[in-house]
Amino acid sequence: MPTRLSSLFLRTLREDPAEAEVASHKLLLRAGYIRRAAPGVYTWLPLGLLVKAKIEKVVREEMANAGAQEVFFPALLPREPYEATNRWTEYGDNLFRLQDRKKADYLLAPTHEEMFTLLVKDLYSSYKDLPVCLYQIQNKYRDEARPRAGLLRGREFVMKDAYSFDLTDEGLAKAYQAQRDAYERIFTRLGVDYVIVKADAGAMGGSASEEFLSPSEIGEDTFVRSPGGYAANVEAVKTVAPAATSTDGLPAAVVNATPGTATIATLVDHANAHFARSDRAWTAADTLKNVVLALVSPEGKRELVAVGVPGDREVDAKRAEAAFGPNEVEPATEADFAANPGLVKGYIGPVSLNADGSVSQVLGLEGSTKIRYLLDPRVVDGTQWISGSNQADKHIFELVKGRDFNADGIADIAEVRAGDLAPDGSGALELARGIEIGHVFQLGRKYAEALDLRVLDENGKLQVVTMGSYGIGVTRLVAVLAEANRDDKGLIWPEAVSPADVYIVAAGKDDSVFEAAEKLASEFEAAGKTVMLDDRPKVSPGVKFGDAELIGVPNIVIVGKGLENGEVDVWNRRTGERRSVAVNSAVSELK
RNA sequence: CGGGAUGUAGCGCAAUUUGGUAGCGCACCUGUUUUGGGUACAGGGGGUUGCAGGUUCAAAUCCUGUCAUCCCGACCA
Repeated sequence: MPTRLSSLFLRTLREDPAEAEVASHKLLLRAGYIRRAAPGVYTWLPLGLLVKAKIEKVVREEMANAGAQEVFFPALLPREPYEATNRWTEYGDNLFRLQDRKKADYLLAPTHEEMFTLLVKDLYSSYKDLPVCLYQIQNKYRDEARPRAGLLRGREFVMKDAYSFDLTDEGLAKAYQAQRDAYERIFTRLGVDYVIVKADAGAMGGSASEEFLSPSEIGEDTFVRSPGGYAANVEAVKTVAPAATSTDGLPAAVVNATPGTATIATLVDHANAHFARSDRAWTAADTLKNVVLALVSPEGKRELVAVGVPGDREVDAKRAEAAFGPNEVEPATEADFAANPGLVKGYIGPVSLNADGSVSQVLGLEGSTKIRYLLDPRVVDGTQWISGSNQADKHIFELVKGRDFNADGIADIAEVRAGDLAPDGSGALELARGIEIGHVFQLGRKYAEALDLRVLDENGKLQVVTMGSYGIGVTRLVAVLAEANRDDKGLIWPEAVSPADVYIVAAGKDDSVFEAAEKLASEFEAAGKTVMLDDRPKVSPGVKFGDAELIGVPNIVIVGKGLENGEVDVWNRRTGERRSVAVNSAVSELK
């Protein structure tokens, strides 16, 4: 049976809803695919459900191809498993928590690593049972601080999450590759543009991790790519360090008066005005900016750390979070400075210079402040810097790394800029925005260890299982597809996800038009096509055409005026091309 | 959590400045009309103006508080 517009639960809107900002969100609301139920929580209307089901179908087929088996967990889960992995705490405010009548704690699952791990532990206990890969397509709940753009970032959303279980690292690598391949097939079949980027494993722990990003202006993730094919999330970009050079023969460090230069900009201006170089002007890149950060552990422990970066770069908050995870990173507060009188705001440096030319370590575990000191990878031995002197209104010039100062380690947290070189030598990076539509990573043994998932190997010894986890944002894909496939008139779905294969418009008032449209619908269905039929009586053609364009089925057939010549119009929504064909050849035209 | 904006009919908005019967368009219902690009006309239903206090003869409008939503940022497997 065709989906009849005359009875379909649908009301299209002529005006943009005020609540929507981005194009895909507006169109999904206007065309009657979804309705907002609460911030970041959406009701699926018949049309939306059809599109979602199409995506799920492709996902299921490719999961089966990859050897994964479908299961289904509750979204409502008890606290205990999440306590075992410490995520009851680590997830913080993003976790939806609730209590039952006995005051026992429950949560709405934000992701299901624990449950999958426990399920395998529950049923399997031998290496002979492995490998196994399980998945589900299920609602997830995250109390996002700020849901965005309709389905793009919701608090309830549908995710396909798969988990692989292997005895060996090689097995994990294979399972990972199988899922990764499946993802490529899924996104290709769905007609989604994507790039695979190296990602930071983040709070999930584990090692190898890649994200599938769909390039988009409205994306929330920034990634980089090079002409030579390197692509990575900004959090994961490794800075290319220059080669260290000899410190021999470099001029000695000297303290210069630099009053009122607490910012890099004022410092550079002052240096050029009073300590001009003969060869070129000083730039911000000649300065070493020392930023004090506070790391707050999940348990609430606070540690100060100083990071030295070239003065022309800011510390990138996301890169810092990634580098220092699971700690939270925040700027040092006035209270932190008050507690460390050795730190002179605006004039912080790794060392202070004594009258006899010797240096005293200030930053660093060995320094007077005992504050851990880390350096940007670009600050290699032999590089010269203008740095704070730890005295107000004075900076040290010609301070040489490896001769005058050192650090406790490296912190690769400075911002990544367009033009920076790719770590694999594949050229200069460009920055782009993307929407995360999939994420694969090798979790390793973290969850298996925490939940004691072990199996007997062939020697009768217990071995901890190693895991991978693989997610696809199903409902987010609806938004991504809508965003990428539209024009000023409405949506234009790729055939693989369109709510129907063919959309027939009965444009006319004669019964003959409706009868012919009905007949054509049956013929299309007999040929295996799904059909939407606009059979609304007393609705003008203009309205029907407008709704057809808004709803976005790519293939439209208009039954109307041409009927007296035995013709209907076949209308390609994407190209706009419209041509008349004989009624009885319409079905073969759209094969 | 910080910044900004907004809450009036199902949706989009006006009326708030200067207190005085809450209005327009879309959608919806009835009738006539029109039928290849959102037809035209006539009639109609639908509102305790986010909520709670206060001022006043009188509050959508002024005052206080509160809640909610959206946008930017922070955050975000």
